[in-house]
Amino acid sequence: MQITRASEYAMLGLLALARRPMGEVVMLDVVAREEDIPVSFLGKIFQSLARGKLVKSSRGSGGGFMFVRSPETITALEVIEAVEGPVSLTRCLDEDTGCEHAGGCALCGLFAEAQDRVKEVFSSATVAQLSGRHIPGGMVRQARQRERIVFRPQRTAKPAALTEKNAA
Amino acid sequence: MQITRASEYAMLGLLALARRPMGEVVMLDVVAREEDIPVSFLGKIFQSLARGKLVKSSRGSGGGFMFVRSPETITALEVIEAVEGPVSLTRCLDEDTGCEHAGGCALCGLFAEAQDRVKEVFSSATVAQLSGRHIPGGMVRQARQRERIVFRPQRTAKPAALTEKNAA
DNA sequence: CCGCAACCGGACAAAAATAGTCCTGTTTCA
DNA sequence: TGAAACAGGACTATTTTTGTCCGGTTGCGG
Repeated sequence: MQITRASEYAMLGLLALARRPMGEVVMLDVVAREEDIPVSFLGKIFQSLARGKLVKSSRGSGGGFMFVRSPETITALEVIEAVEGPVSLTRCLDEDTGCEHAGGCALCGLFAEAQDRVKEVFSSATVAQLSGRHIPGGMVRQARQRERIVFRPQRTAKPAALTEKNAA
Repeated sequence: MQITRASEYAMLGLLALARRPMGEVVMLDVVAREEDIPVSFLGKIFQSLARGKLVKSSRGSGGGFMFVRSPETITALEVIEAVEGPVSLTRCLDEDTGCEHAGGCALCGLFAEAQDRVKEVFSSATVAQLSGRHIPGGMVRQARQRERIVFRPQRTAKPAALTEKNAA
């Protein structure tokens, strides 16, 4: 079960789509800018998502990507598996090779259990849910530039005063 | 949370140790042969385990490795972390870098939850428990050579005859 | 006190996976 | 027809994994 940048970008990209009204077509480079992802890499990733029938693409001017299904029905697990293929926490659990110490490998059972738990977690979260709680990185960066938000105020000598101020 | 061969070998090595009476000193190359692991690689791995105070080494002739603590008190999580360092399922959860989309990244929470589940599983299994259920790969291989066990008899045209012969 | 047995630890290296880039299509709209 | 946008394969750079090698160092035994 490897969670690479590709999976992460896939999720972020879909969150960007989900922030928009259902059915809206969004161009790759808009999503890429919004989430601060290299556009050519995101292109590859969305190809996988399209092959996985999570989104569909339209070409030509006015083209882009949109959801095939409602983001409420798309789980994080589906997204990850669309991008990474059938995932396994270890080689032991790989569908093709299987466990090499087969016969009586106690580790496989343990790994399998761990993997099941991970899958449980990822299949219980939908794109729509996550989208609700997400503030895209691009927006944060822009806000930081505009407003000069002070991050980590506790690093200063008198944090109490600052937090008081913030609370007020 | 990356589970590489190194972690796998570490576990297998400790299972080999745990099969012996507590306090017995075992040489690297014995363990390596028993579990079919490259001895020089296993050497590196056991160095990590020694640094992590899970085993201790003695040098010179008659030297080798032994447990510092009882294998009943050593969890799989400890073994993995001794070998891989403080592990994180994704870069998001990495202690140094942290989440780059910080501010309002919904993914971090999800990933953190998954990671916690994995840690739960791995910290609930001890080396001693696993050792009880484990048949080392080396032994299986030797048995295969000695007895000519037929694997996957269903691939042949008349498997019944063959299996009958073996059963008799 | 000498020498060998066994681990120590750093440097090195090959192979695989990751994280992209780039370029040539192909489709579609205006 | 031409520009806009994705498709997809080839290519590349970096990092991680999976080891190997070799000169120490330590300690037991003779």
